[in-house]
Amino acid sequence: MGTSKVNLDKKVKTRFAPSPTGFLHIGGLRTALYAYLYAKKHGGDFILRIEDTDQEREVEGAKEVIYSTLRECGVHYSEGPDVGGEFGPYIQSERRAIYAKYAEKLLATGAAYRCFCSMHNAQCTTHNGCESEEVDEYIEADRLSSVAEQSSGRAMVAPTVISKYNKKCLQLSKKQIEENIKKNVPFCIRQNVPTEGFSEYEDMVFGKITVPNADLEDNVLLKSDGFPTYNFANVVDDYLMGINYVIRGTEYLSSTPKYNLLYEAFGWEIPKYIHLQPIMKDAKQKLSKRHGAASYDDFVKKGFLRDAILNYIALLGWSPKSTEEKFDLKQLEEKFSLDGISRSPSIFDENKMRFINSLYIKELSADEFYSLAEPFMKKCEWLEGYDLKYLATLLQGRCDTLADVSHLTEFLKENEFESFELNNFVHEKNKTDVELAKRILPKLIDVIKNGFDNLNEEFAKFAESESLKKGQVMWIFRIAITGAITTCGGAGEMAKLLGAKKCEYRLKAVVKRIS
RNA sequence: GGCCCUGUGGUCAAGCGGUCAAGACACCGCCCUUUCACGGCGGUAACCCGGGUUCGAUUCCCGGCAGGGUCACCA
Repeated sequence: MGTSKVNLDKKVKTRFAPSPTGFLHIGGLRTALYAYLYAKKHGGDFILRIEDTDQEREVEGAKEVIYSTLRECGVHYSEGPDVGGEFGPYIQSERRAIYAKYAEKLLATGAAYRCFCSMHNAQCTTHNGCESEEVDEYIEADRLSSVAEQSSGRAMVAPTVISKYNKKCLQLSKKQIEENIKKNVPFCIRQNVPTEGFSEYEDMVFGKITVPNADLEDNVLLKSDGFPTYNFANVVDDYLMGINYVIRGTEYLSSTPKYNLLYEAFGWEIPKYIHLQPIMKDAKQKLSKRHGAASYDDFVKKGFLRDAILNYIALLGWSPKSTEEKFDLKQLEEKFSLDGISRSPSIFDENKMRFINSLYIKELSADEFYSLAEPFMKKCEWLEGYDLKYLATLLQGRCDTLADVSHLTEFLKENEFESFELNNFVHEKNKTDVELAKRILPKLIDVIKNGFDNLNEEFAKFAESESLKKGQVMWIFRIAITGAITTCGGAGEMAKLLGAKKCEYRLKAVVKRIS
């Protein structure tokens, strides 16, 4: 939809700013990818910043996962915590002094103010200025909605009370403020937002967004522990780091006017915005770890290839507006364009990703496939003793994911063979049945004694002598040595895979079983 | 509930006032075939509903409905 054009005066600079709360979600990776692609497309820069201002949510090792995943995916950032850059540090917890300094500026102009209200008590009894007789309804309401959110786990119960901080501490006199500070009353710093009128801005994918100021709250900018909130840190950092195109999730679509107010208060140029709808599990729920695979690593573990994952998620919520759909990173860098971005959430379709993945698997060299598939084959204990390298050549064209090597070879389990259905010999179109098996199997034992090298011809000859079609012989034979209707290769391939000894043994076992 | 956003087949999605409404996945059928798969060919399947505007609406406007987001000292 983008009515705004790319500002060619300035080099495009985008960022990915995740909080290190666990593994890299596929949706986060997509956001990073789009931000990267947009920068590349316009010859700009893409950087990484870690937003770890919530000490409690931090998960150890999460930062490293972000670095390594981005690196592995080829989504390279020119500035970031682990690569440095002239606007660092790139980890917000290391930038606290910076936020404090900018908060002071806001305090000085009245764009922000100190709030001494307790965050836990309904009544503000710890200090003067807030000890009015009326209960602080804001806190009451806030707690109500918090509780609802936690207990329901899912869709939050609709708040019945309008909860919004009432700007009480804005009324404090200079003297009261000084006294509170002297008494060491903890305080946070809140943004002072207008209560009337409308704020609007132009999003490059959604177009004009208009929000009534009355719906905007005086959000906390600096917490009482000195850490900034997202609302503040994001603005300060984006400005300081020169970000002029902000690409992020739609959860910020309606709070963006507040950030713009901050930019204005500082006299900074407001960046362009590109908001992205989330990736869904179904129409009602976002894709999340709760429902199974949701992170990049999860999908790698499930046997998806990096390029396929990237290719698929690039297409989830973005269209090249053509019928092509197989793109590598380089091609995406060229094709990516904002007008292909969807304005509605898209549901993750593992089927489609499997298909894309199969495309990438097929174009691997045999060696590449083998080295990728080997770990998955090693996990299947029933494959022990088989020539995995040979097996891999049979499997490559039949796998959607690397993990498919498991169910595609399950027929090789010994106990599967021992109890297979004799009815498997029946193939109506081929006109084969158990009787035929009974008739030719004993002779087949002799045929294979000549070796497997030209099994095909041997069987052809045999078929002729029995006035049968080659297909009939092959079917009977393959069933007899594998027991399975579905195998990962034809009769000759299966014979080679199993080896002479096993074939003979199995053939004899079957003959014994049906005679 | 308030506010913001969105609404084309089961899914991803083209479309941007006049189309027999692309394409892909999945599904079904046929062909090929030494099974399965691959490949080839074909098929089923969609414009949320109701009002406008217009000679004409999937495309524009309004309302309804549905879905998403948001309403934290989380990001």
